[in-house]
Amino acid sequence: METTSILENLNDNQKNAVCSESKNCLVIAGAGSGKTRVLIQRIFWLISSRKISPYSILAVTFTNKAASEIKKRLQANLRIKIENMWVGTFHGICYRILRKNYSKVGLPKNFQIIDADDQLRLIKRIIKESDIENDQIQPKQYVWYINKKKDESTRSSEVKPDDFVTKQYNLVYSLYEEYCRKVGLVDFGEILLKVVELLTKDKETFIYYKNLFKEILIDEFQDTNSIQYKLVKILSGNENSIFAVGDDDQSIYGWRGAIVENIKKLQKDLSDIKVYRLEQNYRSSGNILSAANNVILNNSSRMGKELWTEDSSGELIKFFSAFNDSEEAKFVVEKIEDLTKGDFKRSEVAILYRSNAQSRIFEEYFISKNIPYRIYGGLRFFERAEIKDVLAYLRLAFNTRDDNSFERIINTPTRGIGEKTKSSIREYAAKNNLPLYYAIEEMCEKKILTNRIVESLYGFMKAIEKIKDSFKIENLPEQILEVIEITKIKDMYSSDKNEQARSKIENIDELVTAADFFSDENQFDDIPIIESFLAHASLEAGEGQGSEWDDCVQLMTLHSSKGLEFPIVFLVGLEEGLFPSRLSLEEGNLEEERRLCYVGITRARKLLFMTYSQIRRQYGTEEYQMPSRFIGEIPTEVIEEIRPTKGESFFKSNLNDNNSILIGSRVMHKKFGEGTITSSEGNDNNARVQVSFDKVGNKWLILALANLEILK
DNA sequence: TCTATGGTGATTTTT
DNA sequence: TCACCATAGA
Repeated sequence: METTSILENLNDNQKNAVCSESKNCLVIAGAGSGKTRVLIQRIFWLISSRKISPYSILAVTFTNKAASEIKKRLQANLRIKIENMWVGTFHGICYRILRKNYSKVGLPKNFQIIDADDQLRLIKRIIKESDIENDQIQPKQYVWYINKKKDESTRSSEVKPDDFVTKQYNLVYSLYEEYCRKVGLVDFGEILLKVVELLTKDKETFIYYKNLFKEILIDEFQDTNSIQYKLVKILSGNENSIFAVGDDDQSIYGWRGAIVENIKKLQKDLSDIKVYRLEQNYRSSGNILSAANNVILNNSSRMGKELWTEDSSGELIKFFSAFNDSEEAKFVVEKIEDLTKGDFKRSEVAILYRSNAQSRIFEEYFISKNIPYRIYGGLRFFERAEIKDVLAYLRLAFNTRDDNSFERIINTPTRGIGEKTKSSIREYAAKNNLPLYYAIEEMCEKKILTNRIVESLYGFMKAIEKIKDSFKIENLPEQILEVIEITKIKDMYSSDKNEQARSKIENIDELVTAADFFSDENQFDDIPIIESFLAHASLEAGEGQGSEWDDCVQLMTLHSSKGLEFPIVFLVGLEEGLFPSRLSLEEGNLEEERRLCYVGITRARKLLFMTYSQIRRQYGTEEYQMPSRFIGEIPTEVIEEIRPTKGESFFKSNLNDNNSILIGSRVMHKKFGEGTITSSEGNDNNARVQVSFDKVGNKWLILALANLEILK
């Protein structure tokens, strides 16, 4: 590839970053400024101009989607085997390293990855079996504790608990650790932690990887947590180059351990690092950018950056104040109906909300109007119970010590093994220090169980043995088909005639197709394909739902909208307590909520609608909602109110007798503190006042949104 | 083993 | 309100 073609269509700042001669680079890239493009072009540039081997480049992303996007674009331009390049998620890359080095970190060859759901089940079992009774701590909290510790690369043995509760948490952590080690299970956090330990303890391995990865590129750097940062630092070995791309204003996963400060830390930790800023936006029109810029301006901890565009200012942002949530949904759906009758496809429209519960009411209206829609989120393919059941059979056959899988399927489909039998198996297993599967083998031989149960257990064991035989089948889809037959899992649902059961059967059939797809792209030649398929199932849970290709209106949370863009965006439920969410406010996370708002606004290309509902039904009761402070942070010049056909204007109805507001009045604002009104302009829905605040100086505020308190 | 009942609690979720 | 759980009874 020619250097000139690499630089084609890049602006000066993008070019400078792509061809930077600096050893380390940090690219602060605003929303829609072409950051992924820069990362990919950088890879091309490294290969063509700097003659770096493609296999010496490590490119890390957070999602499988981003990783496959990069791979796809690389494949289109490079005539090499992309599968052998090191492009993937943190977890995917680390899994690949572990596959090669499992024995060095004490893992068995057939170690298995467990997902979040497996992890929770396992914790629940451990709590039950070890008689740790504590109603105050829920299983999920233990999971949270363990994952947090692993993200900080701390083992249970390294924690010195000084209070009872921490002691309890850490006890469960140590039991969990012990169990996973014994059985050969790794959770998501463990995959990274094991690699960090491997690289810090085994010098030879460290040197191997340090010499391998000459160039390390990381996407979405603002989302790295402590262990991921550590990993990058270790792999760089203070020798290799780091090229990090990120946007501090789009850090929305702080609650999950992501540390925005890692961006600043990187600048401090690396001596030779050059910072590039990408501020030209190629996505949204001027008014939308103005709204985004002004909202994010209210955050104090920022690296500073202002988006601009060569595009025109475009349409004003449409604001609609609904009487209640049902009117809000009706407005949005009818508007979409109008827009899609015109120039827009349904798939070009997205509804973004803060919490999943908000989707319901929109669904109702879409259904009644017969408009196809698609909700993102929810269970993904490999997370579905029926799929996990089939996989649990495979896992158990693969590793008969896997009690977690055993528990999952011992009575699925039902074979008369109830809670009582299960607990006697557990008891026997514990007493003889055996995995559950070996326990039932012994128990059947020793005739401790009733004939009926022995018979049923034999049936189960026979199925597992048959699955073991099926491993000889070389063709993966055929093998999966065979396993589905053996388990008789479809019979469970075939008697049921309802929609749910039918879709479960469809999903199980779909698993064969998934296996078929997978056999084409398997990257590990040294292990049985079935094994890498199981890893794939855990690491890459698959897309949410089918029918992706249909022309549907897109519904999703603000979080899942990150990285996407739509010509038309509806940002709904702009209410205090909902967005920004009450819980976040209580935890002092207003700035992250504001970044979420920034993410939401910058998803829109041409048209942005924002809605607010005065009354919202929540938890069964109707509640009066205050408009979100974020609305007030958008300059009035770029907003246009859409008024319902009937009823009063939002701005007017909220202007409670403003006669009392006169120039010279002393007022109190939640954020800016006390001040004096110095002038006013406009009226009704546009009334604005200028306030001279004692601490922050002059500000223009929309009267209706500012919530000013008049002081006597 | 299945189903009915009551109590509880309620964001966001890349892997 | 509604989904999720644990427990009780059929």
